[in-house]
Amino acid sequence: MRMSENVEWSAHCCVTLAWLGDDPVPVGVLARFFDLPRAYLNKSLQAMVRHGLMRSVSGPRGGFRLALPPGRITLMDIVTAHEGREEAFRCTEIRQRGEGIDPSLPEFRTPCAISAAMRKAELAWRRDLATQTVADLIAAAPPAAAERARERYRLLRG
Amino acid sequence: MRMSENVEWSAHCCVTLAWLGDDPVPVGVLARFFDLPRAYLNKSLQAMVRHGLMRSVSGPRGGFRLALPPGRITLMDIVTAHEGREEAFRCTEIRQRGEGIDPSLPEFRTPCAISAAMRKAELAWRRDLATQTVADLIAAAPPAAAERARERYRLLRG
DNA sequence: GCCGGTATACTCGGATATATTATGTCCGAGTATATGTGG
DNA sequence: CCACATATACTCGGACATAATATATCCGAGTATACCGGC
Repeated sequence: MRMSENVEWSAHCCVTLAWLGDDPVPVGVLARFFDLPRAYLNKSLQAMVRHGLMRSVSGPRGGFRLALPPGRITLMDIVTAHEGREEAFRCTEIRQRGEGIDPSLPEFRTPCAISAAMRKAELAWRRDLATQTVADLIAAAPPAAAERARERYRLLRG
Repeated sequence: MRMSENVEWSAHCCVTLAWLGDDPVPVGVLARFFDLPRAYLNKSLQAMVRHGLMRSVSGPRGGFRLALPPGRITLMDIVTAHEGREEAFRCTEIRQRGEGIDPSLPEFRTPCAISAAMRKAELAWRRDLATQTVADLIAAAPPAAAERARERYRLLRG
């Protein structure tokens, strides 16, 4: 069970975009910021656009920018954008698929205890993710980081 | 991010083994219990043996049985047996891998805020999983389920 | 000098390959039972 | 009748295929800018 590294990339890009202001930032710059494959990062950020977390602008002076203020983008949003809404654990109801079992038994109307337990744990995870926003990540970063990001941006953009 | 279905299989097998008693149960019976591919389920349960959650016995009258009382096997144990100890989110420290950055900056001694936030959420998930045991799953099942399992066992074993 | 049209360079977007992982299959090693044989 | 050796059938265990997914790449569609010619 491994989360796509696109989540890590997108989270860092969100923080960086917040630091750099509202102007669109090309994906090439972000890729050099973190030494990532440019085309794949582009594709990765498309998922963020599709889920309404970023806005993209084509053409010269184009790029990506945040679609919402940092305080309104949660880690849950970023994870969902890449991993989808489905849970990691997926109950396939094998309990009623075996040999010599009757799937119409009334007890199978209520959800499987294993599924419920897994769901409960995963809900705890999701709830925690939903409490953390990009603004919190910015607040946790060193104070000089924002200015350094803008400095690097000027250098990379040229 | 998708959990291996082996986790679901193993969890159901744990409950069933607890219901059937201490005698080893062949994997062929468990496979027919849930209509699963026998050889693959066998391989799956090997991971449970390696992690000390089940014991296996070779030869006639052999099979799998629980290595611990149901109250001492948690869902966390089962998940870890199949998914390993590593976290789903893995920080690759891209923050210090970019162009024009100095990896020896003192701020990079402290962990990445994104990594910390993800770890915190995942810890909530793990803590919740660790509180749920196989005994709890048994308690949540319908009272008649245990007897029905034994009945099916007699039929399948022949 | 000013305006409009055109070419251009730069961006994102999605269709297309490759690598990695999860899923599924197969056959061999080992062991308890059953069987047959000799005492 | 009993003990022992042997054959047998059944189990797990890990090496070997296949399918699904994540990662990576490539080229086309679209747009703001710069340039150039005409007014």
